[in-house]
Amino acid sequence: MTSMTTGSTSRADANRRRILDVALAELLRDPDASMDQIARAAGVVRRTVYGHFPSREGLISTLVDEAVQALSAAHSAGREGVEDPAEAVARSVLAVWEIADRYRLLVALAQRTVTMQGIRERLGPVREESIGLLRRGLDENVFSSPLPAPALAYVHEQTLFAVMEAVNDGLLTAREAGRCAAVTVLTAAGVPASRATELVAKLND
Amino acid sequence: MTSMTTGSTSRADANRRRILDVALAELLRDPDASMDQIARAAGVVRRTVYGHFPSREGLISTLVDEAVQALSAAHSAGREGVEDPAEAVARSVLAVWEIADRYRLLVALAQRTVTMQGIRERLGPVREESIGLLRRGLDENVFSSPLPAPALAYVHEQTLFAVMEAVNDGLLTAREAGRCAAVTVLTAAGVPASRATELVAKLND
DNA sequence: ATCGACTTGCACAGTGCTGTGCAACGGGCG
DNA sequence: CGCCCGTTGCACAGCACTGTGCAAGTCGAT
Repeated sequence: MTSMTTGSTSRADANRRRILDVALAELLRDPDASMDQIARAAGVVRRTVYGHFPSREGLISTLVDEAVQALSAAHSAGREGVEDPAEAVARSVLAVWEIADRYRLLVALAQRTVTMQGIRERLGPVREESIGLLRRGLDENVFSSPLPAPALAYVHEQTLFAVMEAVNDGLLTAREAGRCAAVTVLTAAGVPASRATELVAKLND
Repeated sequence: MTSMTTGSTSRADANRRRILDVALAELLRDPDASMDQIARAAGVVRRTVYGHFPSREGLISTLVDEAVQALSAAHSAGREGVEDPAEAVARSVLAVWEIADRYRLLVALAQRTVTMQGIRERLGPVREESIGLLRRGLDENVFSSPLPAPALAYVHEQTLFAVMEAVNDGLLTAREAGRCAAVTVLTAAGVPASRATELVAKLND
């Protein structure tokens, strides 16, 4: 064991990685993409994919796990000990945006009724955090909405999806999209537009 | 031709109608529902469905056409000659809500990448109206958002979806959801929460 | 060079769905 | 009654995809 990676192993790992990446993109385009489509897109034969993942579901599961993990990390990052709910939300949105762009797969898959349950479950903790944050903001009258916190969390999520879609369609550059998403989420929560803009600008300096 | 509907014909029509209704519900639960699932749920044999619709795609197409038509009608209803963009948006949301609840299928199907294209196309005119309305509001400074009008239209749509989901999950009653949706859409567009609440309340008297 | 791993190409069984054909059945309507 | 239309049940071909088995190939590492 001279080195921890033999040549062929590292090559195999690279393949595995590429399969995952390409599967992400391919499933984003078509949630029903077959193993063959994915394999070919990854420049590999179908059989090889089965060499790395036991089944289609196993592949997707790995994908979702990675995405949820990254999302979860980003979501709680950078808003430790922030007392203002509005600022916390803004920071969270900006942090999530960084990686959400890559993991837009969640957007596509989350909508698929069947798979949705699984994602919902795993995403539960993140959502709970969001709800708590939103509830605090509503209690402190920083936010203002006729919706209860959990419903507002849905709006929060869907707003992010909407902005992502806008980016996909070229209506926005990915660069400015993060700030826009943050501002929009805040205003949807009832924060005055001027204050939201100001706050996000300050965070983004 | 004593009457315009012979007995068997009216029976057939009723079947056709029921198949459509049940297909709506079934596809809502599972966008991949097979013809057999749909037929059985409608208390009919698969073969019978093919007697009414040429193919699965034909069935869905009919469904989408109906939904889009109803949606389109509701969208433009009741906001003729309304000068205030905010009020027009509020009226539109309230009107759409009435039927959108029934046609939640669009929500499920609209997310399916393959079918989405078709829906997007047919929904184009409606979306264009929305965009025009939003743009006017932005120009007149009634609305305030960092997003261009088309992107704001996405947010508009997704917000409706989010509120529908909240209703599905029992977080909101369908009764109050309409008003909540309207208020949330307006605040997301940058209308001050107080003014949005007030405006919607006035419309809903 | 030779070993070991990853990969390839092919073949195969199994499954589930679609769309169609056809004979039989049933119930209103003339 | 007997006609017609819709409905039923069954059977069938076709297709696309999944997951597996196996022999042969490839390429880096030892």
